[in-house]
Amino acid sequence: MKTGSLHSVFSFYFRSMTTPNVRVRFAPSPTGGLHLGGVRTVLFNYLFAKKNNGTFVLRVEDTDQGRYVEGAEDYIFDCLDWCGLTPDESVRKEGPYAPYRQSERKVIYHDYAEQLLKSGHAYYAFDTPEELEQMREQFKTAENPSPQYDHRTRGLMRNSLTLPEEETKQLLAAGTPYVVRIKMPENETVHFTDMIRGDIAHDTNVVDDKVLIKGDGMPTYHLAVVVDDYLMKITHAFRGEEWLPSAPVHIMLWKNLGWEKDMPKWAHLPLILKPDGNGKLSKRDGDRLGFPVFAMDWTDPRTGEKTTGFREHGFLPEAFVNMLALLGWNPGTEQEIFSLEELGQVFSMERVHKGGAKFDYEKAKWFNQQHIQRADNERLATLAAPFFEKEGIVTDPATLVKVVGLIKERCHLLADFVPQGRFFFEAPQSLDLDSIKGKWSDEKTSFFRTWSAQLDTVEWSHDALEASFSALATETGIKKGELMLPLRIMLVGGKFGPGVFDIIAMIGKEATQQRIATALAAL
RNA sequence: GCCGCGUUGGUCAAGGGGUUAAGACGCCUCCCUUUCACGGAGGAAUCACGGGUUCGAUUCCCGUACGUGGUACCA
Repeated sequence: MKTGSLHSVFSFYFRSMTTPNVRVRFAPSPTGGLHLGGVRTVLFNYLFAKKNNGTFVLRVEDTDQGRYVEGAEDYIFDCLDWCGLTPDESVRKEGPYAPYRQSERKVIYHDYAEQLLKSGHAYYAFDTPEELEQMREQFKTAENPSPQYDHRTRGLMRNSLTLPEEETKQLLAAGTPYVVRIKMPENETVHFTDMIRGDIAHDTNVVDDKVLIKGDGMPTYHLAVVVDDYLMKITHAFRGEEWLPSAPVHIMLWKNLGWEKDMPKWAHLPLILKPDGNGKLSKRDGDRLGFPVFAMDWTDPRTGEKTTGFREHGFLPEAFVNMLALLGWNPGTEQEIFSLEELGQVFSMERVHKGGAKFDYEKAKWFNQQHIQRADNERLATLAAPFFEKEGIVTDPATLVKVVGLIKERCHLLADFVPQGRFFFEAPQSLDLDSIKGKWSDEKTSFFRTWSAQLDTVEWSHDALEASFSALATETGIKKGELMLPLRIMLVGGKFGPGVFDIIAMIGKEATQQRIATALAAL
């Protein structure tokens, strides 16, 4: 009995030491299309969870009612599903920490704001936007172009720190609009360890008293992220590098709320930069340079503006994800092509780069090409079919599977299957006759007439077709090499595509004879 | 301005006191292919700068420059 209880103590200890229940989260705000950088943040969260047998949570950060966009939340879920990065817990699959939408957790935040108010780590501020504006104007100097609401200025503003207690109570009772601000301490250095960057230090004197509860009663990101990460038992918090400057606010909150020992481990991911020049990659850059930035097509319901996505550009989700994984992270080996599953086995936050990475669309297409070569033809045909449809080309599934097999090595995008494969389904609209006109002769014309007629009796297979072609060439004394390019151009229209006899075997006698006749007439 | 974070070929990047400083994309040349592509073989191209420390710095330290992010009742 003694050993039994000892054992259970040990096993509990052991379990909690070696297999902490890893929980990570992605917390997007539903304000529009899902950016490539956002998907990569999801991916790193997801991979870290997979690697550590953890749980991936999706929490909707919809505390800014002014920026809420209809449909954006569904869109985000669709993108994640397409990528195969479906969360374990979310508004669609609730776990033990519901609700997963911050607007529905509003009351929760007030309790904690109250706690901070009571302990003196936060205060009420009644300043109107105009007063804030005025303060910034007043203290603006060449050296300090953007004065903050901080330890230097809070004593000059209308808040519960400067007002008599009675007056604060009266204002509150009268329903005067207010915000709750954190009271940043003076002369302290806030340290934390970032999994990617190591020790990070901030001087509290240069951090402002961030708003915690807004005038409309909603929490800001700063309060909400801390409260929710705590309540949802998040063990590792990964987010973009743009959050680094506000990290000390979050650390202070964890401390002031008395939760420091439960604070997640942080990792601030490097940014994805635009290919030319510098700066964060934006949707605009994609439009300008001709490549997608969002995961999938997105139409802004308010402006009607449509932005195309990687999916609609003809990317395979596994290629998209593979490309993203290698942007800012590498396995330390020479392997570059990974499945999502493989990534989940080898990923580690320590191998994430510190510096931002410029996005290279050419390399992205290479990843896609690599995955197309590895993909199953049936699946490729299914995925490519819509691209043919869009061009008004009628295909049948069985043929398309075969066609896809013949042309896939020429395709970087699913969209490439159309120009590479349309001649299998319809006669070429134009023929590159200029390439053969120069060396054309009546002998060649009669060769093709004869061969076209022979087609009626020849066995319809690649080898038999080629044999009859070669035999007639020998018989007429024309070099086969002189005839191959013309034949190709008659059939496909240009100097590209798989082997000619493969094409003929595929399109059949009627089409072959017809295309030869059409070309002969034009020569 | 201030604060934070960065900086290895054009791009993604490995490496981390002594190396011919990997590999990939792209580019160029050649081979293969009676087309195009795929594939293969080569090639050009890199440690931001200045000081230290050291027998020896691309690597460690300090500066500088440059870039980038933040400096909101946005996330």
